[in-house]
Amino acid sequence: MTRSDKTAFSTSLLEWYDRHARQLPWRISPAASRAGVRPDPYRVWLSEIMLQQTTVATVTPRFAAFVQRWDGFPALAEAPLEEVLGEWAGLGYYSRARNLHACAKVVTRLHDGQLPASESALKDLPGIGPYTAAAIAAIAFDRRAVVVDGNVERIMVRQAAIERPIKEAKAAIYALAAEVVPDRRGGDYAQALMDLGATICRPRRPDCLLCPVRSSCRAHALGLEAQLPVKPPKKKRPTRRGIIYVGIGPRGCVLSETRPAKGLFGGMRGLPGSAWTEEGGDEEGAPFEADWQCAGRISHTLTHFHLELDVKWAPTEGAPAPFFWTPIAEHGAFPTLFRKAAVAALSAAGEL
DNA sequence: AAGTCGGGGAC
DNA sequence: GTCCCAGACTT
Repeated sequence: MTRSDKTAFSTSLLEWYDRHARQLPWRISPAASRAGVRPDPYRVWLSEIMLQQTTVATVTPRFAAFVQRWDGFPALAEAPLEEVLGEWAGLGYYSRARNLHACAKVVTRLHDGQLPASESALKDLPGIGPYTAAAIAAIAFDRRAVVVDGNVERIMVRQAAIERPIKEAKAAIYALAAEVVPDRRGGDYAQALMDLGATICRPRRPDCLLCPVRSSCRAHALGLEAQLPVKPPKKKRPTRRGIIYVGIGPRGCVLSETRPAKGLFGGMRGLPGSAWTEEGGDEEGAPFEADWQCAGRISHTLTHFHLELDVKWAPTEGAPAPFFWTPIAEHGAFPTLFRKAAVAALSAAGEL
């Protein structure tokens, strides 16, 4: 990119954003931003954590429910972790919720309830890494920041027609992103990049005809926009198998447990069962001796493996420690995998 | 540098 | 079915 291209990039992008900005619940309009208004840092922070590896469509309703329940750092800091995890259930990557709660406590206790505005102070908070620190500094506090997420990587790779895999070109991508950041309107610029990546410079079928920065785009000039970024070879997921046991009590209550605080589904409500292994066939893990009946099999795909779990159920009288009852009305507190298993068991038992 | 850590929407 | 998303954290 030439020197004039660098200026033109941010100028064109900001002009486009002024006309086409998406309206999102955690955003203020570009007009308000230009008038000096800033969004609520709590909402910016919450949205950024929720949006980590999660789509806007998924986040939008969950964001609304969350801020309705806890409207600021002090309220969230006072909430029991268990309730925060329950509100997060179904969103995945549950360490985000644990770190979210820890972060709210730190902000309330050590920062007087105010989110710090500097990128370095933000990055020291739980759950806030390089991207999120830059994004919050820019969006909530209008700082100049080099915001690099998946969208920005894709945009920069196409602008410069970088033909190496993203993983190998991180430094060059960051350098280019840093070169084109404007000195003003840090928040609008960061969000403009997100909108461009989501609606124009999409992973598949980029809409170059509508792109405000196509004149500086090398990939478009070379007709390579659909081939870039080059994808790394995909590795296949192994399948692990196991058994989930659903004890069914009065009124369709299911026998539940709290999972270990860290690791897969850490701290979340779950259902007892065998270990999940590639061999499978392990009959251990039942919460008690009973004539367990088959309720079918559920499939669930996680990041690193695919699960095939046999669901078994049995009528259950009491809840032996450390187990406890989860009524149907609280199925929303289960991660999706366990909610699937509970539904399968209750269906087989005629409780649904 | 490589693994761990979920789920769903879009195709 | 595949892709990939406003990544962080651990080893």
